[in-house]
Amino acid sequence: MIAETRGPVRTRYAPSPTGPQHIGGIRSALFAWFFARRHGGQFILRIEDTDQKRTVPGAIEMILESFDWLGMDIDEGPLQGGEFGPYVQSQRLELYQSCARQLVDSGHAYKCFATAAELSEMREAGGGYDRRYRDLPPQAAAELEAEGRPGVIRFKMPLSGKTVGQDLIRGQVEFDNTQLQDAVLLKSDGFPTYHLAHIVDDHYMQISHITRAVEWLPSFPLHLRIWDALGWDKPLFAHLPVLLNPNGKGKLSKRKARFADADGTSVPVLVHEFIQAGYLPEAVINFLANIGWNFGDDREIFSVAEAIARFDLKDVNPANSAYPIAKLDWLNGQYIQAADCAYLAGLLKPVLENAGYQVDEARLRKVAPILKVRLKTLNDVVDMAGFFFDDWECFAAPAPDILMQKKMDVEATRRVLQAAGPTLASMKDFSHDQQYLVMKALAKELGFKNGQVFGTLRAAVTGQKVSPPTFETMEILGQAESIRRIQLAEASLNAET
RNA sequence: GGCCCCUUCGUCUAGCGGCCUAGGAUGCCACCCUUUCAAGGUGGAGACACGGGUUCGAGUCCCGUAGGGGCUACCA
Repeated sequence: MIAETRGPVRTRYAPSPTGPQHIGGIRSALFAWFFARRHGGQFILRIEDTDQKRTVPGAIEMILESFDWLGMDIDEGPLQGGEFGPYVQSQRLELYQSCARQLVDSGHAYKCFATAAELSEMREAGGGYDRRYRDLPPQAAAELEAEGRPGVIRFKMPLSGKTVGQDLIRGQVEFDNTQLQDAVLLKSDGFPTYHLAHIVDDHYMQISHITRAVEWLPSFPLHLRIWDALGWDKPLFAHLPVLLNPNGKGKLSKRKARFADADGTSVPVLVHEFIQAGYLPEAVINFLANIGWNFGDDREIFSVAEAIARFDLKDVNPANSAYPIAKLDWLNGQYIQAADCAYLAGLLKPVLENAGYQVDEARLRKVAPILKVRLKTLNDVVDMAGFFFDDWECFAAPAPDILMQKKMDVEATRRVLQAAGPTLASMKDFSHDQQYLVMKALAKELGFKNGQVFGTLRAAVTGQKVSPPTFETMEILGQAESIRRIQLAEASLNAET
């Protein structure tokens, strides 16, 4: 049984500012965020930029944008401030340095002067760093120091025994201390390593639950020892499962923005790729929440508020998961279907504009409802309904092969178009259901199947084989324009033959 | 290699010793509906990695094997 912590729940997401946000990291952050919100606690963003070489400018902005888009609000962080700041590690150097000194003074850590050459030699010999500076006599250390020999501070890992830790998701985990090396705490450039920095920060920022990916599990015992050496109360830990590539092979790539799955198609991995691909943030959150955790009640679709009300770190599945990206299309489609039309129209507008269309908002509001059930992503609107926003004057009739329906030849197609034009023109009420009735009667009269007539009209009026429903489309285009297009189709058919 | 973690349909998952002839979702297939495409409806194929224990009883507990993932940096 794991003891509950007292005090407020405070969780954090602590990315390195190395570039665009990876969906795997976001999922970890989501769980931390759910947990904090569930308990009325705080969610903190901390930037871990202790590796100067990997830090890229603008990355913090990208991180913030990602959270903003997803609707994951941050209580404390570099932008929002907070009483435990600064929230960027490079601005907290003295703190880490003094903690490192404290550890040296208390005999828990030591100065190590191993050179890069020595280190690589040891590595080649196998076994890694051999602790050769661990028990250096004080004078010898002082001499090297005086020589100006650069060095690092390493932690003195116990040479024997075990370290046991409690993980919220996996229960008790045991490690043999002899397996651990004397990890570097403070680098020769004065920057701390992750091992030191995160502990110092999690302590001073009063983090109650450390959530992080499983790849940190092997260094868990080291961290536990450091917490103890510093004499601090430990938070609770949860090592989260990670996302694997869709084929189950290897961790979902962080380096490559995209990669090919089994079918050779590339899948979105970075947050901005989800935006570009036309996914809704609500759908992405829902999608991520369903990996490694589940709502219960066999429900796949749920709101953020509902998830928060139920979420618990204890319920997270310890196993890694293949990235089930195919499910996102379905989920996104469900969200689009359920979306409010005005909201959807607002999302569709920029997509169409980016594709080069001039968007009339009133028209878009009419189009959105008939699109809902057939869009998987926002981007689908371009192919499906872009024609609504083309310059109508410039509409050109489609080629005969688009016009001609199943089991119809040119002559049959011409007959349909010729008959439909005047019939539609004679209508007083041009609503789609009225059109349906009239065209159904026409099909019967001409001896064609409904689909043949309707399909011909669809092609004539949209220029496409696949489109929103024909009569709804004609209703939006208007009677005059619809008839004009049908005549255009007829003319082009005559010209072609 | 050493150490650690993980293992239920193709995939995401439910299952916390008897409710399991293993449930849901997605994907796939079929049929229905139908105004193309979708959506929707109905149905279908599809899993407890393997071997030992423990137990009256194991998908559920233990051990081993196999497989997968991770760590093994002055990166996080």
